[in-house]
Amino acid sequence: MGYHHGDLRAALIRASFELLAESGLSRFSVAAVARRLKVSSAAPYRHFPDRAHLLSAVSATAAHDLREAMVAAVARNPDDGLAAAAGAYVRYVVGTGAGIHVIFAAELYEVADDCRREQTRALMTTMLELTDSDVRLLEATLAVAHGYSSLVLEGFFTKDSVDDVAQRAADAARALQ
Amino acid sequence: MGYHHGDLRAALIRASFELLAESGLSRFSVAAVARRLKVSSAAPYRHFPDRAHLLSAVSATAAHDLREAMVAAVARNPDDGLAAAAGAYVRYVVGTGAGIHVIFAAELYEVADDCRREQTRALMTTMLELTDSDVRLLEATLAVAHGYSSLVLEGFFTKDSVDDVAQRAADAARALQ
DNA sequence: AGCGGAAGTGATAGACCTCTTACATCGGGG
DNA sequence: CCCCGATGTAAGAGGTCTATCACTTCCGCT
Repeated sequence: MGYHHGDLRAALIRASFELLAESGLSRFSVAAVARRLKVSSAAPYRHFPDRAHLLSAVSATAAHDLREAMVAAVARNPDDGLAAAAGAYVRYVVGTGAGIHVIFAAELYEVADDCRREQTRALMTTMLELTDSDVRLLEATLAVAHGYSSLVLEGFFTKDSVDDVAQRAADAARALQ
Repeated sequence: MGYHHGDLRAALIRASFELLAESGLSRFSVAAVARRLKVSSAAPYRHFPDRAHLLSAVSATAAHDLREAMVAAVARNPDDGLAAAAGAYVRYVVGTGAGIHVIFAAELYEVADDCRREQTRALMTTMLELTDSDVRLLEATLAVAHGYSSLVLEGFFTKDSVDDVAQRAADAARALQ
């Protein structure tokens, strides 16, 4: 653990997730991520040209992991896939702080990042398959899942466990079909 | 329009809404609001002790106006009240940028502001009445309405009009009952 | 008329952020 | 074995933000 870190790039993405989970997108800063990793505030710029590209990499990772979480949830519950996916969304977003507001953040639209584009496209494709390409149903399910996640993140459900809320989100998603 | 503004306090709240609608909570700043009104950056502090209290006043106004918009929507559509209220939520939030993430923002929890407390309580009471005190149904409806609003604000529905999205949110809310 | 307080102003301290630049360190290939 | 490029650092320019302070302006009241 000397002068060189080993894999600072990956560590930056991981630490960014921690920061997002703790403080949300509004408090996110490159400097804070660097502090958390005990590297200088210039170090991140060796790996990402600017803040937006770091966030873009976070977005790509989140899109990838969220997709995996949804696919796994569907596999565990094949006859109730969409609801299971909604529940997985809530668990992922509440755990990481990275939902569609990070993955599809408007401030990232101008960032050229093929990796991110590919991951978000794969996520969309998977979600479309889950809804049999019914865009309206996809929207509604996303709205439910993201709405519940937001309520948790804003402190509405301090008494409820994440799993309880995820279950209720899944129930709501089922009701929409 | 001389040295004194007339009613800077109200103007600050109004300008804060404009800023929220344009740039969201993360870009909100007291200085930016002052710039927009062409007053010095110290002027807002004559009317609010700090940034949190200005946001708290915005929250109170938003809670009040959102409640009015919901009540009016219910009155126009008495036999489908909850869905109408969900549609009104989407229209209000997309128009003003001030939804539950502003009204119930976690960063305001420690601000002592009786006016805000009263308005948010009245809003909650109204929403509880709409759902016959079914807290689960209230949560689900809020999640749908806020989820659709978030999707709009993140740029998902650039091709759709707000009214269209509000209609779909109302449909989804109806499906939950 | 003129005075007192409410509501502006400019200047500024102090914190933090983004991103750059010049320099230091280290590990791996020739 | 040594050098070079990748990856780190310290320092700082330039920006924004919050909040304060002393000062000014103007309105309303006596």
